[in-house]
Amino acid sequence: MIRDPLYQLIWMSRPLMQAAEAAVERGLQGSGLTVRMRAVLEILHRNGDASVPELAARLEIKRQYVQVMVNETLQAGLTERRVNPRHKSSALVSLTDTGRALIADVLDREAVLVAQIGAGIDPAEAERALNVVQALTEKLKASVKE
Amino acid sequence: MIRDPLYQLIWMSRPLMQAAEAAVERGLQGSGLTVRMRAVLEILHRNGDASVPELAARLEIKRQYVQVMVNETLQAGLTERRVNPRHKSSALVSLTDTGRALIADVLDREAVLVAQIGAGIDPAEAERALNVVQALTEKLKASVKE
DNA sequence: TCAAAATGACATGTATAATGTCAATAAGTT
DNA sequence: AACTTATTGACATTATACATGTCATTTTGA
Repeated sequence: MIRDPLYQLIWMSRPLMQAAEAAVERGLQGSGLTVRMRAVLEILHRNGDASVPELAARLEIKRQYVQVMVNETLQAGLTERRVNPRHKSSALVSLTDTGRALIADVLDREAVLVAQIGAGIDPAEAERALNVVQALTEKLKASVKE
Repeated sequence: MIRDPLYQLIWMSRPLMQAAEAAVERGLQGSGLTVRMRAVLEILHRNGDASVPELAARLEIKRQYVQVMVNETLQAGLTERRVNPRHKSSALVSLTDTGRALIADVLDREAVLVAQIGAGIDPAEAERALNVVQALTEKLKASVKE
């Protein structure tokens, strides 16, 4: 029962997450970024400008907290407000040149780290593991909703 | 880069963990247990009596917080203090009959849930995924320590 | 024997959110 | 155009899950 690989996999998610977050935090050393600022910048970098409620939807956390995160990036000069053609009082948050350069650099260094780590792990195995983990997550979510 | 399965796997750890914790929480409904009390009881159930510092070592969180968790289980009558032959002022925490029955029931129901969820997942695949996740966690930890 | 370590208890601090509320605006509806 | 309803930003409060600091009391081990 305790030997059930699925059970063990479920309980490995916390150590994995903690290790991942520690690694991210370490990669942020000296950048002046916090993990939560990084999260905002990453989404903007990957998906382009977005309003605070849109960011909240992607992050799956409440807009009120995302607002706090975004305000920090605005204050740091890493993002700026732009007119939102879709909603006139809800500005789009957009990376500044500084912000774009910074997040690009952070993500690059993270990619290098992942590549180093991936050296000992077969990409095909990783892909299969990813599929299992995704399926497992879906099923767990579904079990709670029932 | 964003398509790197390893990268995706790393970022799936948070959703997986959240889904898992939501499922655990749901399984605790009506038991009067909190997630943190359950964690204490589970360790005692699997490994037998332990002192607070020993529990803290297993949980990898600070003894001061574990003390709080344990005190809640003591107050709920789910655990009791026993003389510790190894350290005379640090009692062993031990399950009461009530506590033992309760955690056994909770773990049983969790096992049923895992079995249901496992229905759609090949155990061999789960085992391979577990190996990948464990290796990945180790490597991430090592990368932070360097 | 005596210094160093371990323990319980308590107080305070911190990160990551959720929740509640309000006023200003915007959108959709008639 | 008027009116209702929804959205947004801003701010305050609360909650959870820990870490950290400190102290007095044992306990251990040299």
